[in-house]
Amino acid sequence: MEKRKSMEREQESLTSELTQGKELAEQLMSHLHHSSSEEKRDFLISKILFSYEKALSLLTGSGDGSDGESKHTTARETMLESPTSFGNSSPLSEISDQDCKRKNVFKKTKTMPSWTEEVKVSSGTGLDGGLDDGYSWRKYGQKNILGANHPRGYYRCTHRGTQGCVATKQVQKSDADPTTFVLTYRGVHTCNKASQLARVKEGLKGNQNTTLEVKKAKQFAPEMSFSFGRAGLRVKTEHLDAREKDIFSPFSFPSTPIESEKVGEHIFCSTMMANNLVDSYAPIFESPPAIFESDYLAVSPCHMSSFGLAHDVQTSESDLTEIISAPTSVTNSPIGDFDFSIDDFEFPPDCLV
DNA sequence: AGCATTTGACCCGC
DNA sequence: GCGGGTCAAATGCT
Repeated sequence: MEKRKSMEREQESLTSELTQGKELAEQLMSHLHHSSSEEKRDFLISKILFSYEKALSLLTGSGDGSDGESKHTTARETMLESPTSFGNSSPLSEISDQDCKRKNVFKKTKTMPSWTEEVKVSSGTGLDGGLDDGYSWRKYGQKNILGANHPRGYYRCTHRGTQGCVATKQVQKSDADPTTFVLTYRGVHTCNKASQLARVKEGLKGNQNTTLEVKKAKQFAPEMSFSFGRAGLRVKTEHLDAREKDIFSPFSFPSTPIESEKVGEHIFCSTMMANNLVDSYAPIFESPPAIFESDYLAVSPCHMSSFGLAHDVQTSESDLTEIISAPTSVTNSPIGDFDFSIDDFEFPPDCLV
């Protein structure tokens, strides 16, 4: 029974990987026709290879991709680990369910890609515990960390049980600055939410002027308000190749309640960042307000002023640090018609980034 | 009732 | 042995 389920999951995963590979190949084809940058094409090729590698690893029964973990395993390679193969898909796993689970967990956390964000929020934003990044997290633990004044919270994706999403994050208040939260992300979302976000990105790319409806606004708590200053949006990506930028992008759409008229902008910002980080930093908006470069992405402050999001992403080989500053002034934005609701979209579950 | 959070215990790597 | 990360029972919330 269990075995059958696990086989079905593997098959699903395999199908998903192959489908993804096909879609990527199609994307590549279209990029060839549109004379896109070499980097972009190279990136797509990598992604395709990656998909097939993953599919092969599922087929060959190696199952847990973390098994052949060599000393040279790169962060990207650890992505091979499939959530569906995580667990008892192997016939050898009869010994002790609990033991295996635990061992896998630790092996997993060690090899999973991770990146860190520093999120600065002004008091009263109701964002304690970390800026909502669009995914639904479930807290599963909290620990006092040696030398740290504040405990560290451990969160995992809500869809871990249902969809085997292995993404986790840690949230810790900074000692130096209590208004700053350090978020450490581990693993990559493989849940539907991730694909939804990906599809939203695609949709936005296809129709930049799309006007959507805000539904999230109803979630606002009265005392909640994002207080962003005048700083522009900045995304800096260094020491990281396109693939890693893609993989480690922590951005997605906010489900966090924020002021209704700001939702569109928030998503707008997040979308641009997600698009550029996840989609190999190719310009989505070909004209201002967004100006993108391959290694330094910036958005004109005048267009972002109301949002006032200063965003820095600094990356190293396997870490990605990002700082979101949220000062206290709020001004109105010219980008008012970018209304939007994720709820309005319906996406197939097999459409992952 | 179902889901989320809390918290002490447990396990693993160093 | 210690510290970090996770589990799972108890508890709280909607």
